[in-house]
Amino acid sequence: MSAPTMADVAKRAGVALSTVSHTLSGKRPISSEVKQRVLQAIEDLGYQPHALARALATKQTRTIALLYPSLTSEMTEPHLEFVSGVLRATNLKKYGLLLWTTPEEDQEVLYLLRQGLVDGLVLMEVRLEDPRVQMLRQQRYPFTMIGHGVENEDINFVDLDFEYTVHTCVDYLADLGHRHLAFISLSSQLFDIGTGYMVRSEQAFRHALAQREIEGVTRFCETNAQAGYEATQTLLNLDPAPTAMIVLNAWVSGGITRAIHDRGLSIPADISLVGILSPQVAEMTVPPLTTIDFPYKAMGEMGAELLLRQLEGEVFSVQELLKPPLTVRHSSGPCPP
Amino acid sequence: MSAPTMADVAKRAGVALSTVSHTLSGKRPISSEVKQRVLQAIEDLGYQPHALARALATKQTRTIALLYPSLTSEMTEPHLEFVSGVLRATNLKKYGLLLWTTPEEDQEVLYLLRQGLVDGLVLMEVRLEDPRVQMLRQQRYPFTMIGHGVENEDINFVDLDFEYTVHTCVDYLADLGHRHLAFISLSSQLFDIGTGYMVRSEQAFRHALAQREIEGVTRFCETNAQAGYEATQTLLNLDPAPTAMIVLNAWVSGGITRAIHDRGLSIPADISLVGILSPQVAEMTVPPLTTIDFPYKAMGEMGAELLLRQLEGEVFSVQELLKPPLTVRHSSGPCPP
DNA sequence: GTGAAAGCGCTAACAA
DNA sequence: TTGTTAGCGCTTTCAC
Repeated sequence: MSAPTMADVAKRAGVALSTVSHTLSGKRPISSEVKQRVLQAIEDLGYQPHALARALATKQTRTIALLYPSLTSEMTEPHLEFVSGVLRATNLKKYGLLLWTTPEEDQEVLYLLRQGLVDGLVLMEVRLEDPRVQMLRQQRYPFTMIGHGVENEDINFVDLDFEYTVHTCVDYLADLGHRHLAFISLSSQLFDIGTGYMVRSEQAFRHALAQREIEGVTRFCETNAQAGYEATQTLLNLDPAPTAMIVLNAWVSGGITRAIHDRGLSIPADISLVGILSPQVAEMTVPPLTTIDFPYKAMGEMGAELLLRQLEGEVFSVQELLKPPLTVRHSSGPCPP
Repeated sequence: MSAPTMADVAKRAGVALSTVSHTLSGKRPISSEVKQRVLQAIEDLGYQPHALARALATKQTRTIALLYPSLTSEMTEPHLEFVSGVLRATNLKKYGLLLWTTPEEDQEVLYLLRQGLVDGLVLMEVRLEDPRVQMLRQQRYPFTMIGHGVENEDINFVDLDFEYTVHTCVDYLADLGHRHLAFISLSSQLFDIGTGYMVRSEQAFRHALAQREIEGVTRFCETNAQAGYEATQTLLNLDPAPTAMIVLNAWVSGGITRAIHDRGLSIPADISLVGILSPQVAEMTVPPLTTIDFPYKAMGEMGAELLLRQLEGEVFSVQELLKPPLTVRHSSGPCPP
């Protein structure tokens, strides 16, 4: 026997179907006598409203989707902490979270929405010119972004301020006397498709170097320790070799420190390291890394929260660029003579 | 104007609603002439089937839920790999994935199901006597587990064989001459509620020690580097202090190695470390850790795949206890004299 | 305050 | 081979 429906409740309470619906929603006054009977019947039957049917009737699912292309990709390991943050926000407001990975074709985004499964979505890995954004905007579909593109009018988003972040790192190292830097970024694939933060951080690096009139080289790098190890080796072979590295790639920090050690060099005496990554990762290496703390979780939470507020009809504009402070741990120091 | 419905398509193609439905599902023969017209109309209108409505009619959502209690708690990154694996399986079969965190009360599990939002679920952090399992089983609701309880009849699951895993670690270290071991586990809270792998690994540790007639001590530990640092300090203060540690807690490996270094000791000369964690984590520390590779992703994938096969009506029984090999890296060596 | 009935967009008998 | 129609379980207008 299947689960009881509203009709069952109505029959048992001896009232009309609509009365049951209204006692539940409170959208119209119900005499307390009837209300009692209905609630009793609900209790007796162990009735649970069927969210799906409700969604069909109201066109609201109370579920949002997180669009996170690299979540299943082989190439790039995702920053899963984002998901954790998003969940925090959805839980708080009793929303469901549907995880969605990369549409083969960007059109598929639309497809997802049309299905009626979700009320809105949070976009990750936003590209500078993101076709998904075009579609969504054109369809006036509710969405927010973790990240941002070139043109973001009327879109609420949260992102790390990579301009600020990278400049801060470069300035910090330059002030310590370093004149040859390296920037270890993520997979070049992400860069090639124009992912916002990849392009911005690279540009910011070039910019900052020019401003301080120092040298620097960028290395794109797959998200595994081995790749980091190799990248570091080739960097150390350069002449002049960098005396400091800025690393955005959380998965390779182990490979980098290892390559440095294997070379007989030490951190920070010979080489300084500054990360743009989470404190957890920073604390995993020896020595713990000086970083700009990448607030993955907080960003996930904010991105989702913005969406939920939109869905609740609130009208507002938030385009937040976070500027977390530099936390000096033990991987950075003055340039060796 | 809202999205076109099947009725719109039918009208435009000059056929009945059901004809459209059937051309789409292929559940009854359609003359190719009519099929053409229908497909044309669909194309013209840019029609997309409404998954929600379909789900209500068929009682199948093609979505599963992952029940992962601690997903929003502090402990995160390494274990989130499970999610990534689950997604791989669901993507493959074109299922959706709904993420669900801890029900306040275990009854809530049922609530979720009754809503009709998902076809089945994958349970994580299974306790030895798990009330969720009771309910689900009693309701004959489709589910699989990543983990397992005391009694698992007729339930398909995948789990790491902690018995084997811990024994392997202990034997390996004992063979290297170590006589005083430490086992660094996860939060005692998980242990206290009877989470299967927590209890099993602890028991296995005691067991293995007894078998080899050596000493050992267990430390439960929160999932942050600082906690690992402190736990290690107190361990090193013991007399006799352990000469080798087995670590299940992926978040603290950095703290452990740091505490050891700060003490002026070195790995593996003075202290050996063996992890039960993913290669990624193993490669993050200096030196890279000898581990039994915890196949988070593969387990996620298998757990979900089992469920999907069940949902597709396949009848089978799989209760897989994985025994990944020990990978010797550079954190383990003979006991110092 | 309460009830009856018309949808939400689709599937699946049942007819023809 | 195709059309008609009755649901799926709920919300919501409209009448009483």
